[in-house]
Amino acid sequence: MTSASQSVVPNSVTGDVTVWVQVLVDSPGAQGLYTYSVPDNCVVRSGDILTVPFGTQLVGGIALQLCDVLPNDLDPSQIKPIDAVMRSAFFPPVYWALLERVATYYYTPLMQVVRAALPPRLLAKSQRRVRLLSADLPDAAQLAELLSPMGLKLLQILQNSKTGDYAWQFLQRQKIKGLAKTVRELTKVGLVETFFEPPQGIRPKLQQAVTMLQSSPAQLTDRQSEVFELLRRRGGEMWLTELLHVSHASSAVVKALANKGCVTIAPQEVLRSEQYEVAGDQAKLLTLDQQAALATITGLSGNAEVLLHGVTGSGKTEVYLQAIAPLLAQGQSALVLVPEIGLTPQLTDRFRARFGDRVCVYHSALSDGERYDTWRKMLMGQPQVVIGTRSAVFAPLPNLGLIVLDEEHDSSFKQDQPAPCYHARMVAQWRSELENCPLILGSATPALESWQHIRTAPVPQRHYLSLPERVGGRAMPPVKVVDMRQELIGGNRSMFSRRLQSAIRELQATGKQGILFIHRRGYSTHVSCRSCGFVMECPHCDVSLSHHQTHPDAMSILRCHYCGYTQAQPSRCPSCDSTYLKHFGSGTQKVIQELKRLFPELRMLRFDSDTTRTKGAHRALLNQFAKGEADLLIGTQMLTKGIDLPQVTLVGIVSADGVLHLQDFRASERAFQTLLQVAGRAGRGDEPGQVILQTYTPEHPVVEAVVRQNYAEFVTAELGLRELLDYPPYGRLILLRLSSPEAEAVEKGAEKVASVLAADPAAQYEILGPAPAAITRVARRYRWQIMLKFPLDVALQIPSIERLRSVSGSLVSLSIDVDPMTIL
DNA sequence: AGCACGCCGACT
DNA sequence: GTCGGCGTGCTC
Repeated sequence: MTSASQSVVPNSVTGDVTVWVQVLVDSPGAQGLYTYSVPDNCVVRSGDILTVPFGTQLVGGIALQLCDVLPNDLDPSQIKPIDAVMRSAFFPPVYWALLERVATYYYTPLMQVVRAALPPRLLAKSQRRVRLLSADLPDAAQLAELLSPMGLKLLQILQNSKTGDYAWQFLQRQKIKGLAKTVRELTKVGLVETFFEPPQGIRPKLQQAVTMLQSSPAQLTDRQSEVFELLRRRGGEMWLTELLHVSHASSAVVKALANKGCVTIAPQEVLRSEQYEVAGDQAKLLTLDQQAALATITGLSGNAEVLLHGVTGSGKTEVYLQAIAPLLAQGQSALVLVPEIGLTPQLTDRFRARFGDRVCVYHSALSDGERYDTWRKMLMGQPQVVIGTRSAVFAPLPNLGLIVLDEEHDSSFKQDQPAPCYHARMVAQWRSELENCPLILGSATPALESWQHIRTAPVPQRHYLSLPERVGGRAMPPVKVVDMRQELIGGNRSMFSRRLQSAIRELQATGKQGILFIHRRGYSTHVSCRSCGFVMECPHCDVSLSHHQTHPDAMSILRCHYCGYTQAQPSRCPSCDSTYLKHFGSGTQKVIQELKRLFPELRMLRFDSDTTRTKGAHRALLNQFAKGEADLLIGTQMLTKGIDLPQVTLVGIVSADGVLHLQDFRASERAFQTLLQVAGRAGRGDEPGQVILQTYTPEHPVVEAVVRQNYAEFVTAELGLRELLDYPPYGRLILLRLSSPEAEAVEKGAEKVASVLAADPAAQYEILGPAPAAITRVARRYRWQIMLKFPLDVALQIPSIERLRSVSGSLVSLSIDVDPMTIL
């Protein structure tokens, strides 16, 4: 790849040198690079975002390479000039190496990786439109003779348009047979023309700014000189709205100043960014462990990888903050990746309190304009800290000095949905190599992969740093297991053990706060008929519907958690017409209803994806709870993600069994991580905490490991099991997912793909399957999968995707997931 | 994505 | 015989 700084002298200057540019074209079927010429009047540099003609349309593209000789298999007459340069230098130089690595490793076309990396809507394509040329047409009889019936119809449609033009796509919907031919016919006789409307992409936001021109103004009125003086004191440049607001002057005064040549009023770009307010903050005193960790981190030079393994409440964030502070002072930037930004308002607040407006957030919940502006701000080159979710791993930070991946074990760093389904940890590792900077992986419960990666290959540039104790000498909360079988024998049929009930009662009495963890959201897991056993199922997926009820007198809703299908709960069983439809399992809503019955005085807040759907809802709920407006916070997995609430003394796990019994080779690891993270929410303040874990299987190894809170012990046992089966981190996996609306088509397609895989002479993998996915049908599509298991020491090489797609059948879609996190 | 080219069924 | 169906392949 050429360097992005390579520039080109316009043709008009050198005369004889024709410049060609190789463009990565954004069109579904585009293969490889396409060569275009650069018109005399424009300058193209590699990294520019362009619009280029491609077939009959204008599409987005990225200038990759410039060359002065044409590739010899191309005839100059085939070459078209580029249409326009949309943005200049949108990619830092090391960037291409990163994107290409992602594309290769995850078997994804480079353009798709570019799309995932860039802020959205930058590569919009131009819309083709047809416009009526002359207002005064020949009379009807003449036209009828001149044109075909279709031509007349098209003409009539265009005459009905207010603007005299229509989008090509609109005309296609008007049932004109052979639209292209008809348009050509009308174009020939000079009645219409086609044109391209430039893409309505993201544009910089402009605002009127007032700039001072001369310091000794001409004759001014009192009001005018007052405003002028204010502007001078404020540095000679202000937003017009701000100036008017501060000076209480009318716009006429400013206009008069402009007329007298004292100031100019002109639109200027404003960078859109989230509004926030936080108090200042200073570095905290570090524990000895923190000091040691910080010393190692600040002593690193060049590429290095650090696993910062700190128990919950051990102060990892403070280490990050103090590691980043000196970098900023030296003019370097830092990138902090977190699982879900909405879930960690506290982390963002702390960074902002420490570093002020040098902190930017970047995640998919920002508006397109905000993302675009944040990106532009990074390209402008000021050292800064970016906090973002997985897509921020591509943020074009200037002079990157450190990458932090917080809660690195979290599964939301990898998604299996749109390609490339990259793992942010993997990309962060590559990026730290390319930028030659350190990477810190932080977690209380590191992923087995990370643990193994750092611990077993003790090369100088990899460090394991441990923070085994909480700050302030606080103890880890004891975990008490309650055997729910014994509760049942003892005559307690409630979902809360006597121990948990008395702990909640005590909370109320002492005015302390607690957290209750429930594995499922909604009201109950499924609804079934007591008399015939019929289970309410989703009509589009092979799953049972969940029962939801927002408040006691609201209507009962059944919802599919896979495709979003909802229906009202029927009053009678659709199968046997009996009225005994019963709810099984307990979600957050049912737990709350039950608690209200047992503790009428208890103040509760629900914290799950139903109550936190709106923007800022996380922060609002957490603030309410922090202010003591509730005794108990009841929620799902969300509670595990970096919430720091010092006043919480009790954590109740209503049932650990829901997380324990998932059939996936990573199930134990995830269950252990989740339970330990939840437990870690207790006792973070001055008051000691306790955890009550309810389960029907207290002898389960994961439960025992959580009780001992011994990560190393759990990991050692778990690694042993993985090694037996060559599962990660002792082997590597590629999962091929196939789906189709036709049940037979997927099965056949999967078998054909598997036979091609088996016949590959270069195969270094073991093939598992094909097998139907655990939930075979989702959103009316049948799903099958094939797993490939590779030994550690070989490259993840498989036959070409095009080949596999071609044998899988036309109705079948095939996607590839390298290093899958979920294989269900 | 669009559009052209190309090879098989129901119509003037 | 042809109009038109949409299967395959290409766009610098």
